[in-house]
Amino acid sequence: MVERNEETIQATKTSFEVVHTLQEIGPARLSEIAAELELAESTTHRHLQTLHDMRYVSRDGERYQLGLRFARLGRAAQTRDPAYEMTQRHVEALAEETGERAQFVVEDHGLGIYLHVETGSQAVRVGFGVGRQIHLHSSSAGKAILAHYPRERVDEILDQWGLPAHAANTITDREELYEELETVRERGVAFNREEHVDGLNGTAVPVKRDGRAIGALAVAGPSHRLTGEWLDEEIPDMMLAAANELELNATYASDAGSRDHIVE
Amino acid sequence: MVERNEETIQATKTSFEVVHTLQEIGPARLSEIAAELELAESTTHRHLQTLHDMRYVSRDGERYQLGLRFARLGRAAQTRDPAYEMTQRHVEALAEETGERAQFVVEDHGLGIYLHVETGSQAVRVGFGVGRQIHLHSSSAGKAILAHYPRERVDEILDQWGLPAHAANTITDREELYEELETVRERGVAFNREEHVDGLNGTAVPVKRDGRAIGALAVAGPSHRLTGEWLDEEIPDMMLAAANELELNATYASDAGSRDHIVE
DNA sequence: GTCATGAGTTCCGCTATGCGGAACTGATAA
DNA sequence: TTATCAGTTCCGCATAGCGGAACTCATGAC
Repeated sequence: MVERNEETIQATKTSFEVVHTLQEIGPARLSEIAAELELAESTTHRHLQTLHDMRYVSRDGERYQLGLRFARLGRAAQTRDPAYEMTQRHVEALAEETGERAQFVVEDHGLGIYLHVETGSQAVRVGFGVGRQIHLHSSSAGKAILAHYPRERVDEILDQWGLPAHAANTITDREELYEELETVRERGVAFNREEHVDGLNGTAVPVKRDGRAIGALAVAGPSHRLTGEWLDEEIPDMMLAAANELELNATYASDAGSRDHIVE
Repeated sequence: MVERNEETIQATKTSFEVVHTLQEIGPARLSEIAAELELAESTTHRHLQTLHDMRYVSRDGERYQLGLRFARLGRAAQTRDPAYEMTQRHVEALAEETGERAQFVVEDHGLGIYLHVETGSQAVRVGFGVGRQIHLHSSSAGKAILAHYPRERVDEILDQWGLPAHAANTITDREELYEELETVRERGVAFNREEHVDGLNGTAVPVKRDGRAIGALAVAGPSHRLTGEWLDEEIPDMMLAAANELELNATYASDAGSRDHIVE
């Protein structure tokens, strides 16, 4: 019984599952993690020890938790494309101008990831929601991105993640989605009318580079407030202006950054 | 030759080294990564494939890069303690009031990690520096933290990382550092006069909880500008006020956060 | 067209490595 | 003292991960 399964490393998977468990349940004891993952305690111990050695996990007496090395790694991922950083000020401006929640969303592995989130008036929870993942078919940003992807890539993504219903108006039919994407492509703007969360509307425009969507700017808010001309025209115009400016700045300058005494 | 070495998992280490390489050199081809780590290409391929399967690595045609899942993980690490989040607005306020760079630094594995960084006037590079690591002995924040750690823990840290010189005034002698920490403890404020980078001064105060330092608020800037009463009295007073307020807010409320349709 | 090059992927045999269970340790409490 | 329980170390076994070689699949030279 040799049966070479897919070429993949079990130990690595397990280690990342340990990390993921810590992300989910926060500081935890070895026994909790072992139970959660249904692993032998000796095995769990070995994984935690390895991760601890590498400073990806810290321990506070009897509890293990995520190491702050991940903060660095997270920033590196978030700035892996210089264009990602340039969107920040536009997101801030949009939040300011609209008073609603403004976002910059990017596609990775077929999901939408919030890279910048800014809430307009109530400036609470700064950075809240960053890194969060959503399905592309049920959000304005996702549709703005998909509309500018080749059909085959769209199919791949839908095959991988399906079209689960999140709210009353979620599009769950492939054909219907194709039509919607066609509309989005023509208009250059995507809308979300309670498709992701009941009571929440949104609108988004793609940010393109070399004709390919690298992400989307979006604004979201309660459906009673985001409606009419405000939703249909005014907010899209602001976003289009921002997207346009971003696209003109094709000078994606990459700077080395000052490196003083960084410890690795 | 059995020789059980330290209980640690090689495959996990290698996988994280691959991740670390991607963090360092950015988008890279398989062959580059294999060369960098002196691994067989087949081995490198297996690691990358595993990481890709788990969405911790993405590939853009012929190049691999960090997956945006790390953005989420990074945020989780950065907010692993509710107190960390509460410092953000104080850092912003300090940057605003002083016009200099304000920071909140935490200790992890014996190093200082910047969790919040805000630059005063020139609001460029938002979030730049977050996650960066520094030695504790040569920064004001580090000294503020060490001053409130038990002696044995300080020794552990110094054993682990030593006291490397970074600038002309870096304290490289243990005894001298102990004395300095004593002074810091008495005064409640730490200073850095070109000990970390030539031409750069700084000052910091600890943020304590249950008598233990959980981090430090710091302000840094060019030594010609950060000097005299401004450095010695005025900035420390602002920071002490902020730290005091933080410590009074012992109501470290933990909220569950709204969880809508999060994809894992 | 052939041949060459080179990056990436798959195959394959070997054994080092990661696995779980059991034994051990050390702290806390009855 | 014994009991309990979390965490750590030990240990033998088989499997899972390793590197080298073979194979693909582009791309390009001639």
